[in-house]
Amino acid sequence: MRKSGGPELAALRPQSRPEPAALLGWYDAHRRTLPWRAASGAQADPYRVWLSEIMLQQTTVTAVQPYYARFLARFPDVNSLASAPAEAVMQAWAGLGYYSRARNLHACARTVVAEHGGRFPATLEGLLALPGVGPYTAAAVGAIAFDLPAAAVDGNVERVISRIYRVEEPLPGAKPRIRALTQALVPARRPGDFAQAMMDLGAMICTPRRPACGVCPWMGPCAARAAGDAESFPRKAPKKAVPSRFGAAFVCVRADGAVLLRTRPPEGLLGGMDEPPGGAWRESDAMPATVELLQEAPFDAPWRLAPGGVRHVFTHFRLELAVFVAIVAPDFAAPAGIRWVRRADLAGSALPNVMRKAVAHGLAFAGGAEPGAA
DNA sequence: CACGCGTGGTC
DNA sequence: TGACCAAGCGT
Repeated sequence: MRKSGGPELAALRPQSRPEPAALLGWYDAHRRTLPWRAASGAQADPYRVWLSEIMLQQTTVTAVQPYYARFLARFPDVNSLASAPAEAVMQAWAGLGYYSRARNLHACARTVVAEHGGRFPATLEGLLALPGVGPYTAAAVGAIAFDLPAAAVDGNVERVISRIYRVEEPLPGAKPRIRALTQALVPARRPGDFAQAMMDLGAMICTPRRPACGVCPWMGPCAARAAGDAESFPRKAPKKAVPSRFGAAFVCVRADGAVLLRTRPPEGLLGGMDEPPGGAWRESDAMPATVELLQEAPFDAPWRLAPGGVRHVFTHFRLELAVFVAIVAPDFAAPAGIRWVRRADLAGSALPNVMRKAVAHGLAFAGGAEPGAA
């Protein structure tokens, strides 16, 4: 150890300059092999880089992998994505979450085709102007696909940099400072590898808990490592408690197994995604009485409460859904704005996971309760 | 600029 | 099991 961790160890004062070469050397030896990454030294495809970066926003590599493979097989280039119907894009995204990303992805592909001749702009300003592309994604695509010396600052980089410099200011206020500190490290050569190396370092070594400082290529310059408090960075503003909301889902099943679904409005929570009809969600401490929930039924049918219900956690609230089931005759007409979806077509619908759970819960009850009833 | 916006894994 | 986390963006 070279220094004590006393208060004289000020923030923004690393042990020494973190050398990009040391990080790149580590990256060449230990980089992860990921399906959207070009082989070492090979040129990356902007479409694939962009697609992966959008999918990876606030989403783990593990969750993205199968979606990326399916999505790329179905939409192999920006032209095929741009010409696809919105429903096909939403269906391919269903289950991945943050559905505005899918809407913006589609809009972005159409913009690239309509306004840029099918090629992604090769400047930060051009990229930043695209729907769904913010400062991070513009820098990542710019650096990885176009060799621009841009600082791609994501959660990994915020963690790495805040530890090296022991940035005391909590996020998100510290973002501008961290961005500047990162930009000062971006090398003129291999800026794309530098961006990916920073992310690999954050994912493999400089992890949120129990960072592997002993094998870190930047352990020398890291001020938090010297102070022994790396795990306490980055500082973060306290979060608000998440409230609970309660509501009802109405799963109407036809004798042949078809289910009534509707599509949510394009904006807002689960925008543009499918769902069984449901009532308003109320913020409360407990589930409202059954008779009260039943008043929100979208149409008249022999509704029965399926025991158990569905729990789901969103970013900013917890949801508990009571599930009502009705089994109706083969000639039951779909009300306006609602459509019959055959059982075999459910998998191909744009049901977000919470609604997939609600439908499954209702079908399980219907199947066990009154098979074939009309 | 604070908030809205999904989901699954981890401890 | 609740709290936190994971390659942010739009408003």
